[in-house]
Amino acid sequence: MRTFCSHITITQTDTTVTINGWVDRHRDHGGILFVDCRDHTGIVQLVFPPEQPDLLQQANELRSEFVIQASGVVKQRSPDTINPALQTGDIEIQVTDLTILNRSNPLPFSHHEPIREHTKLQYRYLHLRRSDMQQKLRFRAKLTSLIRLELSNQGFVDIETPVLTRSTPEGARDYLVPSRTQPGHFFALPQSPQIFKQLLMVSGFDRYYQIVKCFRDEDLRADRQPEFTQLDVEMSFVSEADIQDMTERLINRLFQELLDVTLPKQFPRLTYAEAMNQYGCDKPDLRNPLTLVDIGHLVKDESFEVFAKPAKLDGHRVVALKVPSGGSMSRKQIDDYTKLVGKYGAKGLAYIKVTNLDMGIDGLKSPIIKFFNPQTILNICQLVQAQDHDLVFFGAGSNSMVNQSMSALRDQLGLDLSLIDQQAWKILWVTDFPMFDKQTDGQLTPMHHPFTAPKQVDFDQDKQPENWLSRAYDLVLNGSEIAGGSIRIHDRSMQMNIFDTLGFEEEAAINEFQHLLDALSYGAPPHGGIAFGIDRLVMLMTQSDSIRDVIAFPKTQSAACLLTRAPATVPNEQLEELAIQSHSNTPENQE
RNA sequence: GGGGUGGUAGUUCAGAUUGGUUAGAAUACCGGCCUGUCACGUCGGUGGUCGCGGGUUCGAGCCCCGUCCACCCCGCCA
Repeated sequence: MRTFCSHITITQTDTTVTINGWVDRHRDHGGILFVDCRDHTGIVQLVFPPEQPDLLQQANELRSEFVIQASGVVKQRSPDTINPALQTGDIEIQVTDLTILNRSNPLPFSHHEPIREHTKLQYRYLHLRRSDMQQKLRFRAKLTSLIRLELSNQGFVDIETPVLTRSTPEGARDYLVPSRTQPGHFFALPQSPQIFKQLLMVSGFDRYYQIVKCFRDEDLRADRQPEFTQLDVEMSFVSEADIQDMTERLINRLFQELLDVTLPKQFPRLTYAEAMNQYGCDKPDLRNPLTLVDIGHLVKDESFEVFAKPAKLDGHRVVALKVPSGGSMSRKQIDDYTKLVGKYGAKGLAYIKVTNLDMGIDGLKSPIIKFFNPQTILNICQLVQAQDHDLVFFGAGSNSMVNQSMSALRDQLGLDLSLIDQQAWKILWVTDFPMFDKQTDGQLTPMHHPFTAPKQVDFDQDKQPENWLSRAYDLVLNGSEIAGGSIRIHDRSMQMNIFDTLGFEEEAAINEFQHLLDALSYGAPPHGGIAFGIDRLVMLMTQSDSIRDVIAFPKTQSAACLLTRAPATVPNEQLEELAIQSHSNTPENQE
């Protein structure tokens, strides 16, 4: 009967146990030999005493990562040899039988040292042997089990949707799969099962869920992989509140049972407009106390055009960002922050250092004060409630530039000044997103996706679709978007109307989305849903720095797998069978 | 497509400010010694295409150009 290493306790003293595992470390004292045996539960110390020379000689062959089975008697350790750092530190196993199940070459890296990312990924199966990686993937499994338990208890039906499906024109770049049976035709891997789950609502599966891989061929980030896992949920006969309710119950249970963390029963809500106004960002990290404060109304009549001009222009804003105790910031630090906002197009970074408010304008230091009426500066200080030794940064320009640069600045300040409580969990809903984004060429694109229902729009009256709001909502945890969804359009003519607003030709829209449009005309119920980024959620819950750490076999930033060396070239016959010709003339392709 | 950081022993790193003898450390590995360690100790040893290619120079790990890989970011990601 197998026992797990760290499950052996002092109550088993003098009983015989058998363990399987890997040699973690071995300590050879000549006459006596200690071996730390490791399995996924932990470590237990094996002792090979000098009284059994044959066994000792056999044990002398043991090296790190050899796979062994050992039987022996559990012994209580004498008080002076107890190791309090080890869960099993009060006992050890006096070995009577040892089997070397497999030998191991020395590992390319030690389990007890940091490893470069490249090496980790190349020998991923060895890296996953580490206890921190074991814990993360086991945590992930617990999380998905709990999700299935909770959702099936709530009457949700788990339904699989196709992986080989149709490419749609909107959204991210598709991964394509050539069809052999229909040369020149291609499947796409799903960016999400969006349309399928809506079709399932039409079918009458009024509560659907699926834990499903999604694929997007876009550039990677620390929190973005080309294939990632969503918890996809859709419900019929619901409004926003029902989806949010279900989400709050689920997330609360996950945090309570997996982390023993109690989140608010209802999550705070911010509208998109409020979030952008206060944080410059639609996924603010609320652990960071800094906020943006509009000061346009105070500076619009000043002669300082850098502020006055955007203060008067539509689509522009002027904001202040107060940094408590920031007055001690060095010239170099401020230069670095200026570079940071420069990445987003800011021409500079104006600031005021507050040294002594009692002295009025003379108690302030700033390169820009001289351009202002002194009372305006004092009004700004009052508005942001600046105190002695504070620093106030300013951003002025187009909404998008100010929001992007100042929210990046806010994040960086949060890190640099340790304003963020790393133990805290701050979750919120962001609601009332605009329906559309207006691109530089004036073209509208859906902010969420083109099936999102608008919020109370009178199509005949309101001819400014860029101002329309949608029934979309995002769930934001510690500054990361961990879920997003919407109430969908269930009316065919409304859907056609939105396609039209997006500039789709009627014929093209009918062609691309025929299956959805048809379905909407056969008694589609009102419905809506949400999709959770499982990788991101697990990343946050396990305090990991990268999504790669919670994915067993992740890709590199250039979307390659260092373990399998995918993607790779294929023989020409394989291409011919698929009616594919490669334009790439790299030497590897010639082989 | 763009900006940044890194690549030196199996591994993790130093050496790069000032170009100069045989490129170091720790750890791992191999061998010896050691009966209570738990990052065991100790003595000795093996181990290098300094990512790759080119250039400057009497001489390049170090300077210059190009390139590849990994990571972080911008663009991109409905």
